[in-house]
Amino acid sequence: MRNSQLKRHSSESPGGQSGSVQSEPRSVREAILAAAVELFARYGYHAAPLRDIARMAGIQAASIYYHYANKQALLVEIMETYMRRLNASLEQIMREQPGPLERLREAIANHIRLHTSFKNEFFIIDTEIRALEGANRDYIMALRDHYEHLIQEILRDGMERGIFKQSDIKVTSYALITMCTEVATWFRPGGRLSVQQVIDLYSQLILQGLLCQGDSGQRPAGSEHT
Amino acid sequence: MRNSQLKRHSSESPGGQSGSVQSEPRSVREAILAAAVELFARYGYHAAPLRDIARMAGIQAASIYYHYANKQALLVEIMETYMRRLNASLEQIMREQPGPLERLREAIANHIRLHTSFKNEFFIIDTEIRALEGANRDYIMALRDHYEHLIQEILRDGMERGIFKQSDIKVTSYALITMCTEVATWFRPGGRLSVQQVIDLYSQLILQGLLCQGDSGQRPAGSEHT
DNA sequence: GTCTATATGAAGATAGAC
DNA sequence: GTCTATCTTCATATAGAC
Repeated sequence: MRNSQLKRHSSESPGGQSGSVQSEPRSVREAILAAAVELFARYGYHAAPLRDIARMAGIQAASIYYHYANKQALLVEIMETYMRRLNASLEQIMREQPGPLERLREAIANHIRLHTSFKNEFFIIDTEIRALEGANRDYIMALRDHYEHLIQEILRDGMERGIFKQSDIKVTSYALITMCTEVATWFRPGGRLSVQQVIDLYSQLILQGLLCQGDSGQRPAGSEHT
Repeated sequence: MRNSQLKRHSSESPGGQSGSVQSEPRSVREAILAAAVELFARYGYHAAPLRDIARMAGIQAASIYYHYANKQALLVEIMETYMRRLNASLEQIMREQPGPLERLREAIANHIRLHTSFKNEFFIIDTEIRALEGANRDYIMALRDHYEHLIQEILRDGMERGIFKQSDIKVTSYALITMCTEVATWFRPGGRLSVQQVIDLYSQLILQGLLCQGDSGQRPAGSEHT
């Protein structure tokens, strides 16, 4: 029902088996996709020429068409693969965690972990939805909607049980997803902060907010973490 | 020192005088810019042909070059105009409000107000930085950095005075700016929520967080605002 | 499977008449 | 100021040899 633009190899597990972590691409097909990820993220879909993708993969532009039907198919495969992965991981959290608070904590951590591990891929998902043509767009947006609905389910559940403050569920989910997604824009692996530190900072901000309320037990100076 | 790509009319106030609010564009120059805003936002900079911008403005493509040096100049003018407006409004808040809490409240409200009033313009600023060439990019990013620094100044001040929780200032500013910026992506004027409702929801989320802590004075059901 | 060669179209931009 | 006509470049994509 899907993958109408895939030509061959529909069972070759594009980055799926996950035996290795970040090593060299094995097949030419994977090399093409890796190059596409790199250049779509750097210049944008429309500004990234197929010739450059081919050169980066070590082949001629025409050879890409043996592996993929067209340029659009590259974009769709990138988005599909990683949106599915994101959804699958959240579904697992929903299965394993019963309580809204644990679910939300895990969801935030999971979201940030994936968006930092696959920075470029999720950056593309975040910025190139407009570049999808026709049914591709509907399909990817349905995957995104599914993710949003799961997050909204967590929020609704938490509000009904009195664990989260009453708020607008849709708007809260947008705010939350957005701020966690944009980590893919500014995060630099090996930079000042570790992934876990970012997760902790975001969890704190989302759950407890910025305001020192009542307790005032917050030493005002000298305890910054660097 | 700037506007090297503007051809003529450097004093014609591109949407600046603000006598009218959202009326018909007066000059051809403004009609071109309005069309560019529309199409850059809808299809992206690279995917929006100059010919279509011209048609929407009621002229031929070649005529654009009488008013603007090239396509890139359209993008730069859009981004420059509205980033300056955003910065100016925040600077005014800094001048008028002394306390960090009032400043942050006003900053959030101001950010959301501008990002909903000029949805397309700020959506372009948010998504087309990559399309800027050479020095244009440095220039616009400097404007954006200035805005971030002002927000960070508010946060630092508030943390030092014990009004805000201790947290990482940069990360907090990114999270905060990002979530407010993305309102431009999903907000629909005349939709379910008013601008003011969105401002209230975001302020609450940012300042107080999602968690019902201690007090538990939050009736769990039947009090949703629609 | 990958190549060279090329078809085909569309883009941004310019020239020069009016 | 705006037009028509056109230049030039570069894109995606295809054909067919190896």
